[in-house]
Parts: sequence; C-alpha cells; structure tokens
Amino acid sequence: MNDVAGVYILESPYHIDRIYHYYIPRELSDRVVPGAIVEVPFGNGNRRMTGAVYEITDAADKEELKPVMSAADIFPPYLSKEALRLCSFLKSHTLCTFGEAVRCVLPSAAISRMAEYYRISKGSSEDDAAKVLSYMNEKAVFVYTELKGAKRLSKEKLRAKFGEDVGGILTRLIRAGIVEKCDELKRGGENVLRETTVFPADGEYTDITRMRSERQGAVLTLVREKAGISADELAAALSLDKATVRAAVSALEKKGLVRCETRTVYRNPFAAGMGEMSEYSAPFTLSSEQSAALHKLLELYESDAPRAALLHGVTGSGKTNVILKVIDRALEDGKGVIMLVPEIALTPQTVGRFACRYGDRIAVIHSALSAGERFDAWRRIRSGEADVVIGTRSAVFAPVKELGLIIIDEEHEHTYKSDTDPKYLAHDVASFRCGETGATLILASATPSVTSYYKAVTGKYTLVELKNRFGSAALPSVEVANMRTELMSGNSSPLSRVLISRISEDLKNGRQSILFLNRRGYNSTITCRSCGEAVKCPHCSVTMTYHTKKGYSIPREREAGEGYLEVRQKAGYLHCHMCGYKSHVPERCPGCGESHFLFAGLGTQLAEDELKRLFPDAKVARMDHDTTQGKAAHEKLLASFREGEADILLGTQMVTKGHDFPRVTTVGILNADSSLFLDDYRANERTFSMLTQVIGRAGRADSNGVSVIQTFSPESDIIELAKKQDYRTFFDREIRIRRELTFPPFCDIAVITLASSDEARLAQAAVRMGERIREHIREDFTDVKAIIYGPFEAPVYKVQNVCRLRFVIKCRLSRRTRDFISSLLCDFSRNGKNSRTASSVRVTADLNPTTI
DNA sequence: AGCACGCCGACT
DNA sequence: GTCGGCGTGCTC
Repeated sequence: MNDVAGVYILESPYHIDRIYHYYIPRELSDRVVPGAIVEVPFGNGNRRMTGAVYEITDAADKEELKPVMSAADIFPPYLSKEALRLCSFLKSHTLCTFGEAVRCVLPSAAISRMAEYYRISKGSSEDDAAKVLSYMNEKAVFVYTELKGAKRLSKEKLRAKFGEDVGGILTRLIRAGIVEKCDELKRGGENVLRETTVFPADGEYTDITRMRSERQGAVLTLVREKAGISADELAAALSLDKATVRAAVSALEKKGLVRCETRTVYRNPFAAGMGEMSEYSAPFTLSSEQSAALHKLLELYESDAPRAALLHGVTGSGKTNVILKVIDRALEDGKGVIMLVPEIALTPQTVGRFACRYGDRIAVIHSALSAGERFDAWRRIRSGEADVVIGTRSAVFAPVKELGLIIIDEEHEHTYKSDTDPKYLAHDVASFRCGETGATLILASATPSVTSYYKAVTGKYTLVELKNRFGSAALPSVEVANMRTELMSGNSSPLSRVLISRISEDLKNGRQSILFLNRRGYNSTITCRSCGEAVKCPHCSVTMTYHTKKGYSIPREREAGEGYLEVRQKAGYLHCHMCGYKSHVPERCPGCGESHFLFAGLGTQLAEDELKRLFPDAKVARMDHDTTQGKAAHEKLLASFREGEADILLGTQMVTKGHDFPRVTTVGILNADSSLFLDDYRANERTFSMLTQVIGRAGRADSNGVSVIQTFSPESDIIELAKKQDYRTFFDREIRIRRELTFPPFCDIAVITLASSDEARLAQAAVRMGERIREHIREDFTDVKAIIYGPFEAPVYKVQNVCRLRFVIKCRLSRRTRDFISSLLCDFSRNGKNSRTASSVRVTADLNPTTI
C-alpha cells in the first residue's frame, strides 16, 4: 500500500551504494516522498544516517524492514523528480555514489547531515576519570584532556589531532563510562540570512527622556524618524556594532515601543557595480550571416527533432550576440536558461553584460561563492525568481524551472570536465537534462573539440557556422619566429628579433602589446652541470621551478661565474607547482655534491626581467598566478591595462581570455611548442585551439593587428593552420589520425587509477588489479570488448608523496562496460581494508578523462 | 565505511 | 578465567 521508501544512504561507500527499503510510519507519510531527505537506522549498530528518498513503493515483506526515523520538514523537497533522475544518471555514468551526485545537485547548505560528537560523560566524576585513566595509555589521557578542554569535539577533529587510530581509544573511553558519544542532525536549509526592519509601535509616544539607556533612546529616535529602518542601517547610522543594536531593539520591543518585522533576504555578491555596466546593454543589430545563424538556432529550438547545435564561429564573428538573441527568445517563451562559461571568462564584464540585459533575473554561480551565497542563488533559481543562470561548470546543475536552453560557451575548454569525484563532463550532464526536459543545447566555440565537431559532422548535432569576422575586424597578420635560427644567429634572448621590433614600434606609437607564456616563475628547471640531474620536489615527481622574490632581478652577465649561485640563492627560491612546497636553492647538487647549476627554461618572471632590460621605459604588467592572488587582483590588473597604465601585458593562460583591448596591436606567443609535445592524444587539439584563439584576439580592433608566434618547430602544420584560422582542415587531418589509431571519438577511454603512499603495496595492488581485470573479461564479462593497457605510472607519478599507477582501457562505453568497471571498483573498495590510512591503496575511475 | 561476531594471547 | 587484538562479513 505504498508505504515503503526506497532510500539511498548519503554517505555510503561505493560498493554498497544502492537503494535500501524502509517502512514509513503513518505519522511521517506526508513528508516521506520522493526527493525528501530522511534519517534512517543503518547497519548492525543501527547508526542514524541521512538518506535521500528515491521512490515510494510497496514491498511484500514489510515485517523485515526498519522504519524511517524522521524526515526533513521541507516541502516540496529540495530534490525534484528531475534532480533524482539526474543523480541516477551521474551515478551510472561517472561511477560515483548517489550521495556524491546529490552533493553536485544541491548546495551543501541544503543537505542535512549527521555529525558525530564526543564529550565528557555527564554522569562521570573526576575521580572516576582519574581511576580509569590510571590504567590507560598516555594517548588516551591526551584525548580525554582535549575533550575536557572543549565542550564537544567531532570525530574528524579528533582524527586530525590524534591520528587515525583515535577510534579505538574513544571506544575504550566510552566503555569505561567517562566519555560519551552524541549524534546530532545538522539540518539543511537553515543557512538563510534574515533582515530585521524596525517600526515605531502604534499608539502613544512615550517621553524619551525617561529612557534609562541613552543607546535605546538614540535607536528609538531614529526608528521614529525612519520607520522601517533595517537593523544593519541602524548599526551603521549610530556606528554601533550589530549585536549592540540587536540588544537595544529587543529591549525596546519588550517595552512595547517598537515593532519588528523579519524576513529572509538573499545574499547577492554581484549586486554592487551592476548598475554601472549600462554600456553593455546597448542594442545591436546582427549581420546577415549572424541572422542566418540565429534563424537556424531558433528553428532547432522550436522543432522536436534532436535538439543540440554546435555553433562554430571564427574568432571575432560575434557568437555572443547571436546567443543573446536566442536567450531573449527562450525568455519570451517563459523558459529558463543556463549559460556556462569557463572560469577565467566569468569576469564582472561578462556578468555585467548579462546583468544589464536581464537585470535581477540573473543568478551567477561559480566556485568562489560562500556556502550561503551559493544556497541563496540556488533558492532564487528554484523559486523561479532567477531564470537566467550564468556560471561555471557546476551551474549545469542549476534547478532552473521550465528549462528551455543550455549554452556551453567555449565548449572546447578543459574546465568543463570535473576533476573531483563525480568526474562528469558538463556536456554530458547538459545533454541529459535537455533530453529530459526538451530543452535545447547549444555548444559554442571558435575551435570546437574534435569530439563535438565530429558529432556535428555526423549529424548528431546541428552545425551552425559563422565564417566571417564581424564588422571591420580583419584577420590579423601572423609572423612566425624560428627560435632555432634566432639562437644560432646569436640571439639568446627569449624574445625574437621580430617581436622586439614589433614591441618597440608599438611603444613608439603609443600602442599596447600582449605577450603569452604558459609558464610562471623565473626558470622552469635547475639542473646540475656535473651529473645532469634536475632538482626535484621531495614530495612529487616533478622538477622545482625557480622563482625570484619580489624586487629582485638576476644580473644576466654573470651566468655560471663566481658568486653566481649566491646571487641566485639570495634572489629566489625553488617552488613545486604540484604541491606548493618551497625551499632554498641548494648549496650542492643532492645527487653528486657539485655546486654548479644550470638555470634553464623560460617563465614569466624571466620574461618580465628581459622586457624591462630591453625596454627600460616601458611599463610591464605581469599577470600570472603569483600576481593575481588577492581578491579581484585579476580584474584590477586587466582594468589598469585597459586604462593604459601599462604598455605590455605579460602573462599565462589568463591573458588569452581577456577582453577587447582597443589599443593592443601586437600579440606574442613566447613559446608555442610547450603544449605540442605533451604525451597526450589531445595535444594537437589543445595547441591548435590555443594558437587560434590568441591569434584571433590580435585582430579584433580595426587596426592592423599582428601576432608573433615564437617556436622551435616552425614547420609544424598546426601553426600553419592556426595562422589561417582554418579549423576545418585541422579537423579533417586530426580525425583521420584518431580513426587510424582508434582514439576518441572512435572509442571511449576509461582510466583506472590506484594511489598509495606505500609503493610496494601499490605495486602489489596493481598486479592484483591486472589479474582481476583479465579474470573478469574471461569469466563474467565475456561480451565486453576492451583493450587493456597497463599498469603504467601516471604522467606525474608522485604528488604529495602519493604514488599513482594506472590502467587505460579502450572500449565503447555502454551499460555493460560501465558495469564492468564498476565491479572492479567494488572489488577493490571491499578488499582495501583500513582505507583511511594514507598507505592503503585507493582506486578511482575516470571515464573519458580530458588528459591521459 | 563502520560495526558485530568470532577466535587466539597477556593481564587480574 | 576475561579483555582486547584484528580477520571476516553484512548493511533494507
């Protein structure tokens, strides 16, 4: 009689993550519905766990079932039907637990969770404790003392302080009766911001002079002047802190002199400054090509046919304007829209542009939001108050009502693949949601990923093209500098002669230049001249990067001369870009003991030094991870460059996604080869995309923009094609290679990674995994066609002392192949005992990773 | 993962 | 004799 709940336990390990059935006590029947968050007893010890109700069914053997203990008092439940299906999809397609999927779909502040605390037992006396502790070990005494110092402590905190074996000590202390455990349900949905407004009470005004407290008097006067003033405004006006005002107000309320109203408000981190962006809301007209593209997209939007389009528009073709028009249309229909952009593109400018057009209908979602802000944005979307969502990857889960459109801008960007546990690709999630809701998916890029473009070519997506640059923007001219011949002809500078002359010309004409170099620091390696070993991070298998301290530069003339090492030591330090470890430059080579190092490899700091040397009067703005640490530092740097406060903008990745700088004439790529030699099947794709985007940037203004590409392999066709902005030819060549070598999109790739800080155990586990895979294919999954490679060391074998071995499986992903990989994960999470310790082997799977 | 049940060595 | 070590097995 439909009184059984099918529940997923939210913090369940992968191998037991499935639906468990509980009977629904009558008094909970109206609250235990699909999507509800409930508390259930679980396991032999009937531990209280939170779970999500997936379905309501009718099971035959009700006698056997345990009851649902309680249900969150939220209606309708936070998890909608669509959200539940989305979680199922994530679980089966990324091999994560249902709970991990829920954590993607709901903001953390909305999820109730169990917190376990330990405290000194209420009924125990000091004497009891002393007696018990006298025969326990030292560590138990420490734990007890720690608990005595605090009211209560969570298991996590105790674990962090006393190590993983704290559990045993705690059970002994509990059994001895001097410590007790208390579970508490942290209710979700309570992190809301309330605003109190204060009104004068109705009726006679009391004589204020009789007020005992001067402070209350001041508050009352102000409230009578400005009825409905908020508590925060009161605090500001009287320059008192908020707690003091709250106390005064409640005192006045008790005396019946004021009346308070409290309502919940939304936190909006983008509210400030939005009004000043009106320049972006200017109306615009579309070119005939843009209109045609818009037409095609709208046709698709209206039809019932496969509803996904790839909008391929060359750089500068005005894709965004077309997209805005499609959004307008969806909104006219009363539909909601999600627009995904890469993290670095989510700037106040981008947001401002949307904010001006759509006002407070927009919600912005990105990784830097606080839990409260994220929750508020989510609630505004859920309630329908916001129906234009703009955000990074995770915004693809936004609970938009009446979803009509999902747009993925710059769809080739790797940031759309999650690198933490549900390892999903935003495209897949978007595509699933569009399938469920009938919404339209639009992928947009100047350099689509090969996989997406292949889908367009084969008819899975509708291909919509913008082949011409919009308005007066001309294709920039491109000059390739052969760094090999530069070097041979005696130019040892990291800047080629062409680039140097371009920059000096820009400086003369009051123009600006942008230089791109995908490596921060000063030198990327320091190598021992005697034994040839590079200095590596002690915790990771990567070389340390040499950074200079602020205000120091390296004299060029004294390379390898007397006292040179001391200069280097004084001016800088070594930094590991994997784990963040820093150290001094060593006196001697850790390998052979000699003390002659070669500092090599070009980073942004060195390039900056070089620019200052070559152009002493020019102002150089360096923009990389190290100079954009502070809040909005990134924005400030770009803004000051735009204002003309610097002549040259030098930086990593982040400069390529800048905006239109009208005064920029030259764009230089200092090392175009760096991504070409990566041992990855997507290296070509990434290099082509990077070059095309940077070159495209140079020609945006009406001036004669120039790109200078510095390379050690000028004959590479990739550079040639990027120069011509010829995506199609690039694609045709690339897809042929992929077909011949069987790489995506002609197969799927699953990577299974085993990680442990104990190399011997790791190797052992890898052998076992290899056996298990073969056994599985031979016995249980004879129908699965897969080619298995491995175990190999991961490209970076060790990170923070954790070593990784991997298997690469080429297959076609299907229900069956996913089950196959899933069962491998189950086998290993079962066998991996003590898996909390770092030396235990952890196993993870990544289906179609972005890099292998 | 966490907890119970179950079978062997050093304490009162 | 019991407390407690951790190996094995289950979780509606």
